[in-house]
Amino acid sequence: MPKLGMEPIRRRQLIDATMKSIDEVGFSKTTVNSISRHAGVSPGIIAHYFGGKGALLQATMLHMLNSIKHEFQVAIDAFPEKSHYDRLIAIIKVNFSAHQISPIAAKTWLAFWTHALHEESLLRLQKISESRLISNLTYELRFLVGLRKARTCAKALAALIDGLWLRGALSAKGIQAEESIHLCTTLLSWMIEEYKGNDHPN
Amino acid sequence: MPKLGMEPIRRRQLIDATMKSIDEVGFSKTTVNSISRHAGVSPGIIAHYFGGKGALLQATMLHMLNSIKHEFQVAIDAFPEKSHYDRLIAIIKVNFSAHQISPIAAKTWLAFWTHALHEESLLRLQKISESRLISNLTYELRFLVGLRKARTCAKALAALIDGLWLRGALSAKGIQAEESIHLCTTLLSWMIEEYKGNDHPN
Amino acid sequence: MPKLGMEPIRRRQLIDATMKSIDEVGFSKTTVNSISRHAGVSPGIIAHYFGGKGALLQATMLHMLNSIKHEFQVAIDAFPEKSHYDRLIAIIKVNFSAHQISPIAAKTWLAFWTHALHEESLLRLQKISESRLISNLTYELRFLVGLRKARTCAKALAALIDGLWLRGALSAKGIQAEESIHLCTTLLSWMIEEYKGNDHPN
Amino acid sequence: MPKLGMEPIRRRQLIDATMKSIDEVGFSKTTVNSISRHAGVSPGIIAHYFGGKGALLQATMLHMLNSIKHEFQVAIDAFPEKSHYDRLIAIIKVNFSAHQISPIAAKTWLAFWTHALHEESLLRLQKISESRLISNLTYELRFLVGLRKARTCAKALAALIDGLWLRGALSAKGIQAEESIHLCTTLLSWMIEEYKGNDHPN
DNA sequence: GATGAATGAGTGTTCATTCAT
DNA sequence: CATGAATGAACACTCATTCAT
Repeated sequence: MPKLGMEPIRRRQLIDATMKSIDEVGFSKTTVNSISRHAGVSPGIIAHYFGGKGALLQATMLHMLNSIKHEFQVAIDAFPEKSHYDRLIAIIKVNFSAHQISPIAAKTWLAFWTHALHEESLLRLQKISESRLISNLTYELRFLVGLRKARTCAKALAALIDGLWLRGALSAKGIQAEESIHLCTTLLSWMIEEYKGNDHPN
Repeated sequence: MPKLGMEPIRRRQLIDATMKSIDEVGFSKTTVNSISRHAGVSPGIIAHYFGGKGALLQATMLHMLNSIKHEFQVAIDAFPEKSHYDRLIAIIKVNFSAHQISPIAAKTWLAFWTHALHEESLLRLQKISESRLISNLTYELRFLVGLRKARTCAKALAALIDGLWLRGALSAKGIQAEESIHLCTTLLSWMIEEYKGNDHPN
Repeated sequence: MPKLGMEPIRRRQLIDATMKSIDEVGFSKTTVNSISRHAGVSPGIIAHYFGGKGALLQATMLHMLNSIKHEFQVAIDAFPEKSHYDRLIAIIKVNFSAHQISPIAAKTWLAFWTHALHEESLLRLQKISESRLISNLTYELRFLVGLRKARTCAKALAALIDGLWLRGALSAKGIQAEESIHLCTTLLSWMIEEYKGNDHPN
Repeated sequence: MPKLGMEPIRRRQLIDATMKSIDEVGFSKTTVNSISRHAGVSPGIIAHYFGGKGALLQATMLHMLNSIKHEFQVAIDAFPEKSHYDRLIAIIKVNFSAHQISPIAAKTWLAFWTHALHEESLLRLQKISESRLISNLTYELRFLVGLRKARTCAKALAALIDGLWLRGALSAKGIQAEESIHLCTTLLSWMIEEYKGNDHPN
């Protein structure tokens, strides 16, 4: 007798196992066996629910992208539409939230970024994530540094975020959330100081 | 007698082929066959000169580290010992020099960073590279922002450099050297403006 | 569900195939491919059930040791505890039983003996087999030639058995069971004649 | 300028190196590299003087056969033609001479015996050696146990010699020359006692 | 729905042989 | 004479995938 509604449970179980395996042994040593062992199921189940290893990896990346997308939405919606500064701080904080700076998330992100360079299917997902941070930052910065400078400032802020994130991911101490947030907010305040009143947002 | 003195030639040839292969098909699809094909030699030659694939990968990373180390040295030595600002600009520019922002270098760096997370031998090399940029920046910044703030500013500047570099590597347009250098120098000038005269360098 | 309980079947199948391959092409030309071909399965199955070629070779040697151990036990138990002479004849006959003198067994034994000299894991198994024949012979001989001479006589008898066995294995005619048994029993009777009544067994 | 008369020197050097390598790492791990390293020459030299690895192995076995053949001749010629008993003792002693029971000789003999089973060229050499011991023993035994029993006694004596030799080669203590010679001479004396005067030698 | 037995292509590595020097 | 660089086939082993149960 088939158990009903197993699909979403199994899919989630396998996605979590994929991240655990990448964290533990790395992307290139992550096999269908290492994943299924982490999930406590048989290797064959991966083909059953995803069709193959490649599709599971894609689904895992998509899951991570949706997670951070949702975190962004919650963070932004916590403030009134016009609290542009508060929203920017919130966006920065999401990038260094407990969920994002965990070693497991950091290693998996880095692995996917690297792999995406040579895998069309992952590259598309990668680009969506890349541009969302920029457009979120740009939108709010328009009201603080003006339309002309917003995009440049967004690029700098996004780069600082990713750079701190990358250096943290590679360091033994991990990502230092508080220090990272402090550096980002300092840069933000300098930008606002420099460019405020330059022009109006539209 | 056989051809003598082939060792340095072949070693360099194989290191170049390794970078080309990583650029072309990615780290995880780079095999001894793909490398030897790029080098135009037989697969067995890798074992002959390096003992194995792992040692060749290590040698390749070491070669890249030494390249950038040498570029740094040349750049810094171009200015008198006390031209701290000029030296900082030089350090920034080296990171976005033609040699470093080529797609081949960018992809190989990223691949090694990711792989280093689960490979002790690469991790050690990684840490050397990581700390050198910080210490170079910190040394010069002491004279411009004071001892107390030098390290924090160095961390921020290094993170911005790496972040711009990472985003560029992942983007289709590649790394935009001029724009990146501009953003870095802007951050640098803000730092100097903010902290100058705070304290003396020692 | 997949076919269950295949493990003991496959293991036995692969052990038999290993002996066949050693018989046919020799130890040094026995590869995972030659073994899997004899077993009618794919090469990968060896890693699946034994972890590697080395473990399969060990398992094969262990299987042969257990076979002869069992044959010894059956042969000895066929006679009352005090029929020392009959038991000695039985031990001799087991060494030249159809199962032991088959070309396949002879070649495999010789291959393992040679290989054991440079392979710790096989050497341990080798020593067990070596000493068992001596101790079996010594025990029974005590009652026929006395305690003092039992061990020396056992050594001579064991050496004669192994020597006949070795010469037979190397000769085109194979091992001549009847002639070999006759020579061994002749030696045994001379020993008894010479040393009987020398001392009591304890 | 070519050095003259290098051929016999190099051939001997490589044969010795082959035995050393078999002693050290075993037959199956003996490669042209391991041999040339022991000889202190380049791997290519093997092809130059022997044509290939196989021919060197054959030459090594032939060298060992000639060595023991020569030892036999010297040992037999030391006694007057009619000293049949002394000559038999001498034959036994040669088999356990310092030169034959060295671990290096023992391991190499065993390796060749095993390998000979699947290599026609070695098998022919093997058979010559095998039958020479038998015919030497048979010839002398005719005068002590009579024509009819000589061959059977020779087979038993040869088997005892080889068996003691084999067990010694495989044991950690090595071959015990004195004990082995004692066991062989005891068997010889029993044979003479039993069969003397049975018939005349021709 | 789920298993795990089985496959076979692909990997890194070893190694006898060849050959230009 | 002698070298050692270079080859490429053969090897043990890994692993994504398939499939009978």
